[in-house]
Formats: sequence, C-alpha cells, structure tokens
Amino acid sequence: MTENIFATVRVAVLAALHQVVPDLAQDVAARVEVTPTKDPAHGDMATNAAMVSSKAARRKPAEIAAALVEHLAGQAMIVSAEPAGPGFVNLRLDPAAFRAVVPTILTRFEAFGGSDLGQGVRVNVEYVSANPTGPMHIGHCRGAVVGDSLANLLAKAGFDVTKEYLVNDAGGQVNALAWAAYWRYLQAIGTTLDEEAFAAQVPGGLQYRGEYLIPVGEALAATHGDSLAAPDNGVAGVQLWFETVRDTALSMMMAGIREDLALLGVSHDVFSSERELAATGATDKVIDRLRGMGLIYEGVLEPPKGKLADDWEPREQTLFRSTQFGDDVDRALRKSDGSNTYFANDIYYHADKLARGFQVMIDVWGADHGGYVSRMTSATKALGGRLDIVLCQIVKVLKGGEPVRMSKRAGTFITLRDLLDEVGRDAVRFTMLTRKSDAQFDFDIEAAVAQTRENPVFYVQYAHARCRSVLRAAAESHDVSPETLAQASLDSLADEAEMALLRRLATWPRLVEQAAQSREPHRIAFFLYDLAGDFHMLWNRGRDDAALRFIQADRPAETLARLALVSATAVVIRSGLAVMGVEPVEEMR
RNA sequence: GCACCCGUAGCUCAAUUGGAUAGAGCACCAGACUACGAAUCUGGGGGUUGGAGGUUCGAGUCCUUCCGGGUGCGCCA
Repeated sequence: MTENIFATVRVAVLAALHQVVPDLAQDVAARVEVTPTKDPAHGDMATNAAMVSSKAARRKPAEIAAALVEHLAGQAMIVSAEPAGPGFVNLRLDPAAFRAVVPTILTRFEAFGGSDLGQGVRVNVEYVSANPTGPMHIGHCRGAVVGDSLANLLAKAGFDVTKEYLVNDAGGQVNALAWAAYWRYLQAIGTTLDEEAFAAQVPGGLQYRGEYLIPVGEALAATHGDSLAAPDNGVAGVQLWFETVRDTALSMMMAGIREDLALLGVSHDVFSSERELAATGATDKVIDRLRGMGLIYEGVLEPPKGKLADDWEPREQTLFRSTQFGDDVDRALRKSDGSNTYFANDIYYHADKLARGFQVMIDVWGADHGGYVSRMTSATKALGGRLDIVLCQIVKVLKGGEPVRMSKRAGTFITLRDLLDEVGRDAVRFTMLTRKSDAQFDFDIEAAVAQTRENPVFYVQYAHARCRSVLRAAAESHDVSPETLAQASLDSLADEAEMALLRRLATWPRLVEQAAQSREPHRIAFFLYDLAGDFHMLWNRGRDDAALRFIQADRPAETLARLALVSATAVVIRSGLAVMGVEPVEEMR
C-alpha cells in the first residue's frame, strides 16, 4: 500500500486503460502519468493516458479519453472524470481521499513520503572530495550541501545510500603542500631566510602561501624542534623532513576539513584515500582489463585547435578510447614520468566502487571539472557501471548586492568557516538549495539572513514555528498528542484554504520520488516554500474570519480536525528540512 | 577554435522530466492587526521563455544554427 495517492489513482487509470486498449504495450503503460493539475478548474488530477496510448492503439486521443471516463467514474476515490483539452482526462477526487493523508502523516511521522522507488539498490554518492591542501571554501560548500541532501533524498526514496569522500592525497599538489608547510615550519623555528629566497629552492615554486599553514609549521616545531631543518635553520635535504611534514600537513588539513564539514552538518560514511588506492597497484590491473577489451592504445593526440599551445609537442602516450563512448578525444592515462594520471587512478577508484557492490554511482563535482565528465562516464560505461554526475556551477558571494572580496586569511576565496560564522548552518544549507545546481548562483549573505518572505529559509521556518505555536496554545485545553489527533474526524476540513493545504501535503511522497529520480534536491526547498505559503494563507484566513481559526472554544470536533492538519503540516515541513539537513525551529520570537 | 553548463516578467528564480491559459518573490499600485505570532496575508498590472528554423497531437523543455554569459581544453588533482 502506497502513501502516494497519485500512484494509487494511477493504478486505477491503468486498469481502465487496459479495458479500453486490451493489447496495451508495456512501454506505453510506463508513460502514463497521473499529475496534479495546475488549474483547479481542471479538477484534482489529470492523466495523459489517452494521449500516450493513442498512436499504438491507432485511435484518436479524444475517443480513448471518452472511453476511459466511462470506466473511471465511480471508481474508489474518483467522484468525476471528464475528457478535456487535447486528450487529457481530468479527475475529481472525493475530498476524503485528501483528508486521509492527515492520519497517515500523524501515524508515520517523518517516514511519511518515504518510498520504495529505490528498491534497496545500493548507491554511492561521492561529494566534497576537496583537496586537502587548504580550508574548504564557498565553492566546496555548494557541492557539500547538494551532495549531502541528495544522499538523504535518495535514502528517503528507498535507496541504500553510502556517502563517500575521496581524499586526493597523492600527486604533485601534495608535494607542493609539503613544501609550503615546510616554509611555515622554518619560520616557526626562526629561519633567517626570506620567503623569496626559500621559494627559489622549491621545485615548481612556492604555492599555498595562505596563512592557514602557520599552525602546521608551529605544530611541527613543537614536536620536532629544529631537527627537520639544516643546521642554520635553512632548507635540509628532503629525505630528512619530507614525509614527516607532508603527513603532518595532510592530517591537519583533513582535520580542519572534517571540522568544517561537521559544522555544516555533513558526515560521510567512507573516506577513501587516493594514495592508498594508488599504492595497491590495482590501477594497472584495471587498465589491463580495459586493454583486454581493446580500449587502450599507444598513440599521439592532435593538438588543441585555436588555442595557443606554446609548449605543445606531439608525444606518444597511453590513451583510453573514450571517444567510443561519446567523448571528444581519447584521454591520457600515464604521465611522461611513467606514473598514472589522476584519470587513471579515478578509473580504478570507480572500478573499486563497482566491486564494492554499488549499482549506481553519483559524483557531485564543481563546474571546473565539467570537462572531465565525459571521460569518466565513458570509463564507467566501459566497466559496466552507471555513473551520474551532478555538476554544481560557480557560487559568487555577495553582500547587499556587492561582491565580497577574497579572504586574505585563506589566501583564496571566502572560506566555508567565514560563511558559517556569518550566516549560520541552517541558512547556508537551505539557501544553497534555492537554485538548481547547474545554474550559477549569487549567494547574497544579507539576503540569506533576512527575516522576510523573500528569504525562503525564514519563511519556511516561520511557518513551522507558527504550527508549533498553535499546538502549544492548544495544548492548554486539548489533547494534541499525535495519537489523539490521528483519530480526529476530519469531515469538517472543507474550506478552500484547508483543502489547498491538504492537497499540497498529499503531493509530498510524489515530490520525493521525482526529486530523487532527477537528482534534484533543490525541489525540496521549493516544495517547502510552497507548503509554507499554503499554511500562512490559511493562517491569515483565520484573521479575516474568526470562524476559520484553528482553535474554536465551542466546537471541539472542528478544533481537533484543524489541529490535526496543523500537526501534519509541521511533520511534513520537518521531514523536508531533515532531507536538507536543516533544523526546524520551535519558535522565533 | 572546440566541448560542457546557463539564458524565462524591470530584478532574483520556478515550471510536475514533452502536457492544457509559463508561475512565485522583490519592486510598483490598492487593501487587512480589539493577535492561536501582521517577521504574515488579500487583490492588481507586468512575457514573442536570447534570435531563427525543425521534430509531433502538444516544445521553456528534444534536434540544428546563430547571439550573449560562465567553465574547461595532451603529464592539476
């Protein structure tokens, strides 16, 4: 038995359609939808059944619709069915069908809206995976919130979800981190070198000049004294200090990142280490496997056209035939020094996820990795897996409409910590989901903390607080326990504003499924905003007409019905916020 | 130059995955507090969905091609 009344009605529609079109094909049936109507004049729900089956049945949509109406009218819950427009069938439901959602909610609480859509399929959602070379910044933040909420959403929709983080602790950037940390160490023990003199000794130059590495240098000095430096407190041979400094820097950077993630309310189930993966040597085995499939060859790539390629020269390299899977060019797997490219290691990493039993993989990436999507999906396709990639576009930080300058302390963009300090976790998380992830985002700090209707965070929280406020007030004279409210007779709920709210609550299970299927957690935020709007409207009806207030001293039955509706509304707001990782508030005075 | 993402009301954004007359908020105009929370609500005007073609019963959504913004472009992860 589903809690999704659209699914329930769809079953009835399909049954009717089979009567009208006996040899209905499976794929046609799959396209039949039952949707809420946009226009109340069209009834409560509409189905496209007649239109999608018209072609195969070789009958006109209107004709099928007319026949469907015959079979549908009078079915359980359906009080009327009529053909409309180009072949829709509009359905009007017994109001009791919508009222029935209230006891369901009050019995199931936040489990309401859950779904078996996922069938327990194991899904791996990889997100954040920020390089451990510095603090998390605003760009990471969007991916963190989108990934975390998407994972929550998929879990609610019945998938078996694992949240994963890949620590990019291998490769040249980590060497650069070690050198940068070493500089801070030398400073901590009082080196006489100046920064440029030091930088001249660093292979590839001194990167990561942000002040955030100072504590790493100090920690190294506290633990190791001057034993990692040359006798004059200058640069010693790498064999003396490199691994120590690198490992200390990595672990302190990761500790900081984990701390930031915790503050953001993000927690991963699995942290994988690129260095450990690479150390197994298994990357070569996966490449051999692909070679056995004829997908690896030694070859020379064409130079990129149009772009100034100053140091480009033709070179033979080991290439993966990603063009066979729709990529623009084949992609390199080995660097000129013989080591594997990040892509090669990432192929192994995804093969490893497959081996761990994940039928579906989702990677949440920043826009700067957009050019990488095609090769990675190509590789996972070759390995027989399914990979969906959610790209999060650039976030610009504004304050009152003005761009916020870069943070000096971080030596990079505004840090996640700064943002959390100023805006707060709940507002950050909610606001990050007020845009679909593939659209660019101007995050205005002032707007995110504003206490007005323009700010969806506030508007939704306020609706919840108002629900709780009513229940607190009612508790003085009524039993407002969910058990009691779930038993309330709801026949008195008939006002248009009450029905609108009921209809909205009834769409929650459907919304969860659709948002999960499209991998679009932002839909939750918009749903909650609409739901809050329905509730505020109903509230104000009570202002204009005292007979519509929730608590009616002389009419206990109606009061209980309304309190049940209010309580159910609060539950659904809470469950939506839970998916988004936002705490509901009880009051906002 | 090529690839990917985006382009919707003056502004910020939605749009039930191809469905009916494209919707909200802000701003603008006109209204509602002897209160279970007016931090809210009601009503109104505002559109050639960047342009042009195409696919079909039906396109903001899919295809082609331009225009504009963003991201990236053989050994950085």
